[in-house]
Amino acid sequence: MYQIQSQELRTLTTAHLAQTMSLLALNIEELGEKIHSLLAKNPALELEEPRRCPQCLRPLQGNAPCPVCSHSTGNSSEPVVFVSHRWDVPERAFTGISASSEEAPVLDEYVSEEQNLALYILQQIAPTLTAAERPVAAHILTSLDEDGLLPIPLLEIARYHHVPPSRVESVLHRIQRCDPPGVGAPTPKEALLIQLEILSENRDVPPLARQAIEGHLEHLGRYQVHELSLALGVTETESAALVQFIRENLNPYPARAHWGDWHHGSAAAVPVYRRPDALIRLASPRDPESPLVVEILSPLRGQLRLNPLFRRALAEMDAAQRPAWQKDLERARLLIKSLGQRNQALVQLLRYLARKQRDFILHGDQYLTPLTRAQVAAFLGVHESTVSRAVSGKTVQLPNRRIIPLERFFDRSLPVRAALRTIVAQEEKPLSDSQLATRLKKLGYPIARRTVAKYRQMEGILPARLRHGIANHA
DNA sequence: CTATGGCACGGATT
DNA sequence: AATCCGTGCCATAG
Repeated sequence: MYQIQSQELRTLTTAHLAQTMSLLALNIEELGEKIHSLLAKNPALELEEPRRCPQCLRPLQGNAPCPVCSHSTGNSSEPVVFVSHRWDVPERAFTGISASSEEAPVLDEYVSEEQNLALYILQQIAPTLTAAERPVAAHILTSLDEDGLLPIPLLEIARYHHVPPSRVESVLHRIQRCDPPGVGAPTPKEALLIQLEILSENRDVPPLARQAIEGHLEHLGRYQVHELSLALGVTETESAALVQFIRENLNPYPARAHWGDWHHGSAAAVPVYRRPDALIRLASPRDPESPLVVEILSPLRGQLRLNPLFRRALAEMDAAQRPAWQKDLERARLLIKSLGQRNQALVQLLRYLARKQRDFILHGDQYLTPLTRAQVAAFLGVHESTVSRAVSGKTVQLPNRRIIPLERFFDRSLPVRAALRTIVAQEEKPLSDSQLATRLKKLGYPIARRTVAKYRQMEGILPARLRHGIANHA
């Protein structure tokens, strides 16, 4: 199967190859920007946006009325919005993997999952909605991304429906109060603040929590207890309690179960909160023996394609202007093909990782087997730099809904750090770094005392002397 | 005197 | 060639 790829690569022109490589290096957000700028510049490109019924949120075909609810959508003034982040090139984007069988995943599965969030919320607020508010709510709900955040500005929605922003705001406010709390917030920060507010109605929250979220989110995301204590002017113990409170009770991605795990101590230049570039999930979520499925996410809503009008116009064009248009068409073709190529490369990489690191993906950090990019490159028969580009700056969501950077798959220290965590979690009284080092050595992880200290910091574990009953402190 | 964090070096990885 | 990572040495805090 790896010959397939190199065969395809050989048929590429150098221009193709160059563009594919540059696209490969981009993560989902950068790719989105890039495509949108090209879309604006090149009339031969077109983005076809699928639509959804504003009443029941199900996908629609063309202008046909909604097949599910009897509600007719024939009236074209009815607002219909849709979000899909999956690639519309099934055989490229979806790939079943397993030790035993290779099973084709159900294409609608992911979409319906997303739809469920919208429906779930709709059920909660439906009773409070007036007829006029319903389309607004539908617009908001269908625009939520996989994180449960609302990436489009409130004003845009208001303008679209010709209603005052305050009306939209009122609907949005109700949505944000639904479960999962904070859903519909524009940013992770906002989501945290909303959750904090909701929480504060029922119980006491640390007074500094708000300030910490507003001003020092990056420290929270990275477990930087020390830095946070300096920034807020409190002791490290208080700071640690604060971080713990926030991480246990609040969630920057309302629709996801957990914080993204970003706390590698070396100040990574990667943004802390992002939607993933890819998903790895079980083909059947209930069955832990089922194959893993990898899915590359698209930054676009809908499908990128050549504009049919443009092609028709080109055919009827007089010879003088023709070359320029032809060029646009060629560029558009190239882009689409290169995008497919980028997907292909990512799929190859993720398939390999999913198979090689199945235990890590399903059962946690301590099962990561050491792996280098060079090994992957050798096995896949591509250049090392290709693997590097594919890995850098990208994230995956695992079946447990955690979002991790792809670099994590190549982190040698991860199993050791997992072991460190369990030791500390089970310790009777705080162990010093050197004591920890000897314990780890017994477990087969011979690392130096100094290194224990580094890992400890990465894991957000306080030094021994500060490690007393902070668990109840809140 | 012990525990820990800072700095910097060398080898591996990208 | 540039970067990352583990480690040793040393200063400092408790």
